[in-house]
Amino acid sequence: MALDVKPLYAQVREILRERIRSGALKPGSALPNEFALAHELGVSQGTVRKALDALTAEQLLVRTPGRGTFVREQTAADVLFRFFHIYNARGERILPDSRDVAVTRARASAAECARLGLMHTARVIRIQRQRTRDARPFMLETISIPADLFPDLERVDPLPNTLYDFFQRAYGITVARAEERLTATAADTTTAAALDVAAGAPLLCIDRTTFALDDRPIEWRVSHCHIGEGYYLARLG
Amino acid sequence: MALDVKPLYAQVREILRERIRSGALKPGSALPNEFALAHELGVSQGTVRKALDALTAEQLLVRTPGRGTFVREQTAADVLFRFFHIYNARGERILPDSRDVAVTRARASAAECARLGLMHTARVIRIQRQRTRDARPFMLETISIPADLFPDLERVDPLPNTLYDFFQRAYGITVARAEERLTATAADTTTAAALDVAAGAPLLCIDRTTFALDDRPIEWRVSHCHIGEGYYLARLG
DNA sequence: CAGTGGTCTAGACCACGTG
DNA sequence: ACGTGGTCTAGACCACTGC
Repeated sequence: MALDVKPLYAQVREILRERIRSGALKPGSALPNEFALAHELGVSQGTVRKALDALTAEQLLVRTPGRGTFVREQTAADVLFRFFHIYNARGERILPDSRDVAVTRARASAAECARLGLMHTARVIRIQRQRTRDARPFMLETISIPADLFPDLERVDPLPNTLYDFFQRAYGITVARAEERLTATAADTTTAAALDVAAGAPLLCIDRTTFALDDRPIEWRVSHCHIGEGYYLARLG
Repeated sequence: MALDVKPLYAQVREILRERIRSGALKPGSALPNEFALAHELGVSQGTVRKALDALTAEQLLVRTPGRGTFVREQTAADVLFRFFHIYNARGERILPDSRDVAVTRARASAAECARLGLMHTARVIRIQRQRTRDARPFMLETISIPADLFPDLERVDPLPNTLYDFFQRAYGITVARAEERLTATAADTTTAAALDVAAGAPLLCIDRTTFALDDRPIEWRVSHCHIGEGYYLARLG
């Protein structure tokens, strides 16, 4: 044990985060007001506020003056804004369509086990999809998801364009953050054919691992992208 | 006028930010303590604290219990941590060397004017450099900087490996943030020769615009990178 | 030891959305 | 009119730094 040296507001923050993670507080539902929470937890209202402000900054809560504090609901628009950073030549965000090419269930590969923290006996669901822009394919994605966490996912047809809001609605799993590793690769022949480019053409490869509220990896996604005059935007600082 | 509707703590934040930008508060120097600032500005200590906390979160200040509040000093290590996100295959951050190939002064091109917000008559300093890793070149950079903001920069020889800490020390200009646009491009023959890869090999292209504290663009940098088994890491969420 | 920032409390007033 | 979060104030105690 030994470690209760964290400040009060941080303890309050963790308690509330755990209530959201466990589903005791559901997306879209209202929290008790600051004074009620303060009384329940035996701290002052200012301490509760500091915790609520921190969780709001983490995108877990939404606060509206006069209305209350609510558990943030993942929406498709929100997911695109947070996790899809590709822009066209005019600096407009690209909002792609997706078409599932294949959804399969299989034993996890070594790479999948490493990325998703799985035992080598675990099973994954693999989704192959093609994203289009102006009805032309520009991006191929291979998505791997632990089958245990998302039972019967492979039977959902069609899968929604944005998965993360669906994860929250259907499985109560909220995406907290992701890491993307970007590289430039040469298109192999099958990828080139699917994207209608020459074999060997340079593609932007986005290798993403996605983490839930408890920081467990819940998705590994590799995208190959023929971005044309567009670009991937990263903000630093 | 009309707009003094911002909360007090935000006004305090802007006042302090402007003092840093203008050089009235120099990097490394200590601020007055919270009570002194509160008295000077006619607000309470809690309001000053909220402003100081916000500026600390923006990396502009450093606070140490028992010591005081200081204007953050840009260091080379800090610059690399914030603005250089390339990792090798083992997940270790790459810390490159740089060698200047050419430093020239010229009238700004149309692209430079657009990126740096310059008049078409303005002049820029262009730096071409080669970055190496284990003594082998893996990255070519072309950097454009408004000549007006950095007088006599072209006479500094050699330029330091990390420019931003030098900008702060030598010119009092602090880098606040940057935007990077990433694409995959095919190596042209000269780039391929310099990086020792085949012509047409896929390169990661990083097109960065850097902004000062007052949000003026102060640098445009295009890097072509043969990243090998490494990657560019972006954190989302 | 004195001074600093970090934390916590308690209470006030306001602007806003809802009914 | 009421309840909410947003802001602001005032003061307390603590841990840490530096002398």
